[in-house]
Formats: sequence, C-alpha cells, structure tokens
Amino acid sequence: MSRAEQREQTRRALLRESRRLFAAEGYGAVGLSQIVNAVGVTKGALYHHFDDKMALFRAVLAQVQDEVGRRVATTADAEPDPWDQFVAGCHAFLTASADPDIQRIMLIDGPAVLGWNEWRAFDEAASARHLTDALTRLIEAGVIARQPIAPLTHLLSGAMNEAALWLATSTDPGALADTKAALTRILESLRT
Amino acid sequence: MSRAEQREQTRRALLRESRRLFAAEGYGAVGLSQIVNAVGVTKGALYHHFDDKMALFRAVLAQVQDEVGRRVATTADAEPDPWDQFVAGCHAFLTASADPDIQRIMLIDGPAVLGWNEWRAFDEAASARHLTDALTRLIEAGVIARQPIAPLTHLLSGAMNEAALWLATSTDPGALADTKAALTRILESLRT
DNA sequence: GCTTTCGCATACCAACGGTATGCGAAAAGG
DNA sequence: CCTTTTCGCATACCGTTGGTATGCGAAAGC
Repeated sequence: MSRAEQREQTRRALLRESRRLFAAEGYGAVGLSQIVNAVGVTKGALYHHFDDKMALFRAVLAQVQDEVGRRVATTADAEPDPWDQFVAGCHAFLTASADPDIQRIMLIDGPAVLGWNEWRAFDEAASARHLTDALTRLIEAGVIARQPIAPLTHLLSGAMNEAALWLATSTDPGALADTKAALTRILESLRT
Repeated sequence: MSRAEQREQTRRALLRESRRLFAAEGYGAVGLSQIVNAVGVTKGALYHHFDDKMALFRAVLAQVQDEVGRRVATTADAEPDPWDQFVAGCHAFLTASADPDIQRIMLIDGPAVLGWNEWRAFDEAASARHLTDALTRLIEAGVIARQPIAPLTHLLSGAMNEAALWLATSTDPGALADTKAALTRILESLRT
C-alpha cells in the first residue's frame, strides 16, 4: 500500500471511530485512548492527523452536517415548486435529524464544544443556508410576505432542531406526523 | 456565626462563583480549582456540599432556570387575557434569555452536560411548563385550534431558544424587534 | 466539661489531553 | 541499485484535572 493510501485509511478510520464514540457517549465522556484503541493505532497517529481533540470533533461535525445538508438539498430539489421545495426541505431536515447519533453530535455537543458562534457557522454552511435561500426566493416571488429573513431563519431552524430532539425521545408513534403537521401549519401562516 | 449559617454562606458562595465562571468560560473550561480559589475555600468544601462537578452545575442550572421561569410567569400573569398572557410570556422569555450568561448555562452547556433528557426535565419544570399550560388553556378556551400540544410546545420552545441565542450575537439593533414581530406572526397563525 | 458532630483542609491518586522524540519503511535523487 | 530524505506513526513522558481518603478543630448536644 502506498503511503498516501495508508495515510488516508488511518484518517478515515479515526474519523469513523470518533464519530461512533462521540455519538454513543458524548464528546466529554470519550477519551482519546478509547478512540485510538478502537482504531488500533496510538495517540501519535491521532495527533499526526489532527491538532487536538477539538479539531477531531470539528472534522466529525463537518461530516455529519454535510450529510444532513445533502439530504435536505436533494429532497428539496426534487420538488419543482418553490413552496413545495421549502416545505419538503423542512420535513427532510426533521427526518434526517431523527437519528440520535446525528443529534448528539450536531445539536447537543456541537454548540457546547465549539461555542455557539462557530457552531452556527457550520450549521449555516450546511443546512441553514438552504433555509435562508428558500425564504429569500419565496419572498422575491411574493409567496410569503416581505420581512427580515434572518430572524425567521433562526426561529424556524430552532423550532426544527428542538422538535427533532424531542422526537428522538418520544414514544408516541404519531409524534412525527403531529410535529410535521404543526410545522406545516406554522409554515403555511407565512404565506401571503 | 452559627454552624448552619456558615454552611449556608459557603454553599451560596460556591454557587455564586460557579455560576459566574460557568457563564463566562463554559462548563468544560472551568476547573474546580478556579472555583474554590475564587471562593477562598478548598476542594474539600466543594465536595462536602456537592457530589461532583455535574451536581454543582445542576444546582447552578436550577437556579438560572428558576429565575427565567419566574420572570416569564410574572410577566404573563400581569396580563388579564389568556391570549395576551401567552404572547407576553413568549416575549418575556426572549427578553430574559437575551443575557449571554444565562444562555451559556441554560441553552448551550445544559443539554451537553446533563444530556438532553435531564435538561428537558429542568426546562419543563421551569419555563416550558408555562408554555404547555398556556397552550392548553387557549385550546380549552377555543382561542387556538385543538391539536396535539407537545409538538407545538417543542417547536415554539426551540424557536425561542435559538432566536435568543442568535439575538445575543446579532449586531443589528432592530433584531430583537424584528424577531418579536416574526414570532408574533407565527403565534397569531395559531388562532382559529 | 466531656463527647459527638460536622464543616472543611490536607494530601494524595488515576486518568486525561497534550508534547517531544525516536524509528522504520516508503519515496526521492543520483 | 544505493543513498538520502521524507513522513506516518509509535513510545515515553508531563502537567492538570476531577475525584477520594483522611485528619483536624470548632460548634453543638448531653
């Protein structure tokens, strides 16, 4: 195996196991020794690839955010109508964020480890950007009333984040449908 | 000074300094030595009053949540009309959560340190309970459409939490007013 | 006034994140 | 080919942290 291949493989393995452990036990509860043991390397390898534990988490978070962003974007893009794109994207986000592993990394530990500012930058780059874009288009098209976009983006983003967290712990089988219905009612209220 | 008084005084001082430091630097970045140095005691005193670092954070969080809950409740109770109570309570929550210190403890570190489940229990006991109560009354009174309350509670709670976090970093002086306006529009949409 | 209680200090430990250095194989150069 | 350099990673080590076990001295009970 070439040196570049070996390097890439080790890096991937570190990211894979870190993600698994961070999701299962949380950032604070996972030691670096746990990670390197699971991968079968030593801390030397870890610090050769990442500056510190926070950088490792950053890489894992970027990966998770990217996945969620992709799912939201592809689902939304499948709809021809801008309004349907918007609603479909919101629903796709709820569905994608249903995974407890994704939640722990993206919604729980993310803000605490990186601080809210940096976490926001990640979220903006991955999924909230689509929300802003959609709202902008809908306002330009006159589908919803002209109004400041940023407050609305954060209200909706927060609503969906918290709803996703709640859904993960809810035992009610109809909870997802009820939440989507309530969210849809709120979204509908934005239409002119 | 009696022994009970001394005990109480030490405990209060520990809570006060912990809250200050947790708010300023975050749970993870604050060491127990920092806290006991700031108070002028030793770790022996700290561990005499609290089981561990997490229990100390729990006590601080309970205090913060209680304060916010009180502010929301008193503001809401000042309004005679149930609908006005509801809107006033939501606005009061936004205002109370504007403090970055409260945010760091209540919204950022809270879920990460305690896990979402335990954090939710705290939030439920302090402020989200008022939201649930208000929504229940409004539905019973026929002011808003009959619908499942839990999903709506979490959507609104999450919207306000995230909006509060955003407001703290926003430089736009009109951001608070814009957010309250957008929130009010969403709330209005719930009316029958 | 004698004993008990208890609030807190002292001294210590294991584990953790992080660093400095060494090694051996793959790549580069001639 | 053989030499030299590169570099991916291992080894060994350090300071700090959360947490514990024990000791002490003053207040509280009898």
